[in-house]
Amino acid sequence: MSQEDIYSEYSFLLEKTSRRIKQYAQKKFTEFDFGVTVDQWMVLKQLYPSSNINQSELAEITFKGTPTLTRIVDLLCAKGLTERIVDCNDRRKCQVHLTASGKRKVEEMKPKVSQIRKAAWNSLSRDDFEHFKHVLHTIYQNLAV
Amino acid sequence: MSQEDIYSEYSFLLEKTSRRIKQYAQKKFTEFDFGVTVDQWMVLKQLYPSSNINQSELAEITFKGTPTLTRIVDLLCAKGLTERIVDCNDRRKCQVHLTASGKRKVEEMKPKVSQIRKAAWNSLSRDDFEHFKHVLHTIYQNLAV
DNA sequence: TAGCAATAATTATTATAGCAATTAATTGGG
DNA sequence: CCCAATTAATTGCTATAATAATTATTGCTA
Repeated sequence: MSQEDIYSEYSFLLEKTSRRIKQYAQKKFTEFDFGVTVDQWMVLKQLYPSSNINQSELAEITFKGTPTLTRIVDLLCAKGLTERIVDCNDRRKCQVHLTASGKRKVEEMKPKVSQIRKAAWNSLSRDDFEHFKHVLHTIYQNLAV
Repeated sequence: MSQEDIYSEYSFLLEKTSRRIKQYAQKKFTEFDFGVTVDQWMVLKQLYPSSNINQSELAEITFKGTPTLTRIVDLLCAKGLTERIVDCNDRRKCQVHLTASGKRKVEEMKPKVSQIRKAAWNSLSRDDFEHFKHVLHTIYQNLAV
């Protein structure tokens, strides 16, 4: 393997780890019978306890594209967890709100998700975290648009 | 934000970074007109210069599921870059080989991909890399099946 | 050796990622 | 005020991720 290819290896290891974290979380979500996917949860939790956020802003915050976000909101609405409300001041925009059922869902899931997320980071020190965060932010900046 | 939620934040930052790395690579792949996706490349490069690897093994190495791998190989074969050869000793298995065209494609891409991959890791030190690798491996182990 | 379990690959289905194009609504300049 | 450019959301399309089910083949064992 050429010396240059170590960067391909790092990229691959990073992707594998990220995917494993999501696989683990999704497995637990299924075991707990949450009835939503990890990605749907990422959107759902932004709306709690309430918010006047529209879909473009939601897409930005969750690092998703607007087409993907449209479809996730479709699914969340179909499950009765959210509803779309057209912005009175700009009828192009859709506010997304939690329903009462959606609010209960978030309250039920929140502490459990925190526990699930914790598992990945066992036996890592505060120093590890800081260093890790520094590297990720650096990469993120290096590739900034 | 509860203290527990820092782990959700780390997970999110990791996923965002991983996705940005792939977005950047795919953008460059398109600019260079490679004619394959980043994921197709991940499979293709395993076959160079030659190999007697079957699809299950390829899936394992590339951290993909066998259904995904089947479809990627379908696409690579449709592009004339690979071909399937049934294993004479076990007719359930498919060896995947590079065609002459596939071999040239890998040779053309390899150095350019190395350069592309390098961009993410600018201004990071050897110590950063080692520390980072340690954290990723620890997470990977923590979530081992 | 007949039959059953295990394995490799594929197919089907649902969800997400990303790009391009479309629709509807708004804004700004002449 | 009208039209062109912009913006928000949606739709269509292809590719990847993941699970479940199916098919074909092989291996094991009673």
